[in-house]
Amino acid sequence: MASRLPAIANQAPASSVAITASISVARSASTGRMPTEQRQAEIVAAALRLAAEGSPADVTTSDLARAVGVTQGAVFKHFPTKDAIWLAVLSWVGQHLPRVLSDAAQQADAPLAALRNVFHAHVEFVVANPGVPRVIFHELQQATDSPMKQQVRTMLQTYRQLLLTHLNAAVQRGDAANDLDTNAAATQFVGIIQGLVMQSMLSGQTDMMRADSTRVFDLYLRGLRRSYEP
Amino acid sequence: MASRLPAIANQAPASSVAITASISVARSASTGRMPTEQRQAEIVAAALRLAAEGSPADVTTSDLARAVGVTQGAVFKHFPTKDAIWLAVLSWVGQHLPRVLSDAAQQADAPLAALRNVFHAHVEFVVANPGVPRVIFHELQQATDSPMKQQVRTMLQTYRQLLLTHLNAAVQRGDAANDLDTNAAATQFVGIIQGLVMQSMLSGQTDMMRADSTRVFDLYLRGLRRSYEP
DNA sequence: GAAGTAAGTAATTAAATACTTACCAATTAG
DNA sequence: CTAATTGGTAAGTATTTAATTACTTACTTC
Repeated sequence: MASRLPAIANQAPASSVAITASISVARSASTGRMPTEQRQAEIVAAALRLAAEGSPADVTTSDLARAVGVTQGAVFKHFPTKDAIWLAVLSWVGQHLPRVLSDAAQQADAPLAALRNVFHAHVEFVVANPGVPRVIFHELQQATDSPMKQQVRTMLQTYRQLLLTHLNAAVQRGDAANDLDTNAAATQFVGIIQGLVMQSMLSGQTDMMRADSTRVFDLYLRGLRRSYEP
Repeated sequence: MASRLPAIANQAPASSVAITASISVARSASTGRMPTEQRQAEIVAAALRLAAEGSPADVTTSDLARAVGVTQGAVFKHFPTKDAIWLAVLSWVGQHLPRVLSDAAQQADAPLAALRNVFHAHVEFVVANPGVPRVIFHELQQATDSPMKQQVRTMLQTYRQLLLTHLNAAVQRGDAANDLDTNAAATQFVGIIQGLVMQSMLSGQTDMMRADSTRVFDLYLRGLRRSYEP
């Protein structure tokens, strides 16, 4: 747990400097009263935490209220509807995950190394925030094209773009086969993560995911490599 | 739609011979009255159909009743609880999908060809029954280890076994690298399907899945092949 | 320190929804 | 033919749950 990844549980945002500077907020923390922004963050964190334990569909506003220590009605002082809470959760993911991934990519000196970093960063992110894939799965199942579904779509788009950049660079440098179908490779990359997540959800042990990830990614790399041309 | 796959919609099971042989059943079809077995099958089919359109969590017993043309209360003449319906749905999948897959495998003359057949058979099955992955995703999210979750786990186990058999055979024959991590290859296989399903759920077009599947599987095969040894 | 605003409570409401019960008609069995 | 069984209806009931309302308390500002 020496991870530097943004698990929302121990979230201490940049704005916390300004917040803790104010004595009033510190006092309000003792009385249970909090400024909306802080309470919203708490509720979002609680939503992710509860989603990790069970189905997001079963998380009620009462559950959230209990988790943050207020009454059910108070939740609606900070969010207009329940949907708005899930939207905020996805927004949190949309802000943090891409950052983690691109940071991981930039710490590499070669395209394939960047992909490996992205892969492992993503796995670590999911292990640290097991609620995230559950929420995403849940939204994906909705029939209507809700704002949340759009958010997920946009995130995936961005993700694919990041992958394609490095995949194309790998081809350019000759680290990957020059006839590589980079779009298929991106799809496969996402799918592999997906599959790891699903299997960890089945077993209930997120650690298994971390263990398998290396072996599976090695296999993935083999598919990218230049094929033998006599 | 010339597919011979068991889409539940146009289900005509082997037992239908016995059923249609009975005049009484034919008459009951006109009055809306049906023997339990037949009605159960209808309800299961309706559940899968409705799950394909929206989230399985949002499918109510009233929805099911309306879909098969009876009142809500009548549903409970055929299933003791709502959970029993989903269990029956998973049971249907558990009976048909493995059969489709192993049939596909047996029609091949080489291990890698068998894997390709399995892959495409699975994709076709999902395209024909889009509700299936949704139901499985839904059950996966449940915290408790329900009978349904166990059913899913067993199915995946069987699936992996089928894959491993052919993967090992491929290694044995020299069609795949002899240092291939077959367990990782099985995980990856499942993950790729997973990823295709997810992306088709995002876009709402199941056809996209069929189109991408070939390209993605080709890439998968490259990862299995014997690596270049000078 | 008076006035205004933000964050909280407790109680209530309205809508869904899984499941039940009382009764009825059709099919089947003896 | 009659009696039992089965599949159906119509009308409940109990529970859950998102959202609201009336009111209170804490904090900020002028």
